Amino acid sequence: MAKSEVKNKIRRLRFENGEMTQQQLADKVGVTRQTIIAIEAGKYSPSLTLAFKVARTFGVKVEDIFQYEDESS
Amino acid sequence: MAKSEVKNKIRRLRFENGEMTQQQLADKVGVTRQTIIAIEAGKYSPSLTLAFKVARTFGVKVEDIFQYEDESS
DNA sequence: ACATAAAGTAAAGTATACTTTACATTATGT
DNA sequence: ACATAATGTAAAGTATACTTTACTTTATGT
Repeated sequence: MAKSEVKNKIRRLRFENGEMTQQQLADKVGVTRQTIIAIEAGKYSPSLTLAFKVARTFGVKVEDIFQYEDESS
Repeated sequence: MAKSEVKNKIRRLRFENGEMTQQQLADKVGVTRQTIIAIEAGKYSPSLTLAFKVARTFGVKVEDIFQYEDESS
């Protein structure tokens, strides 16, 4: 299980969906603001559960937010 | 971040895709057999990275394998 | 019945996601 | 210029995903 190979569009979606703030998104998905910051910045990739919650919040599919970037193969 | 709210269809897909064994799947996605067993059994949900790798292996989308079951809302 | 492959259980250790606290920087409005 | 909201950084702690090892049980074939 290698490092963070997952990119995301959270920042973009936050603004396309009514100027949602990091804190508001954090509250909606049940994590802290720090977690949102870290994931937005790509410091680590979220758990699948959190990925689902974020996707649901924006009304899109997981693949529409998170892109898996292959490095090995 | 609550307990495991994510169900999966790995077992079914393993057999629909040429009788793949747990060990073979583990090798393909780069984890141990124990991890496959635990996830198949729903003991915990995978990381997003692993979810992507499993989906890619079976040629389907993340949502086709893993279903998020809401409990709170 | 026997051998072997596949699947399961368990427990201790490591890696990483996530929290908590605290402070610094960058916007935005008046 | 000032106040305040929003974002960022950092570091130590907790929770959970994942590994490693070892042993047990269930399937499959001959």
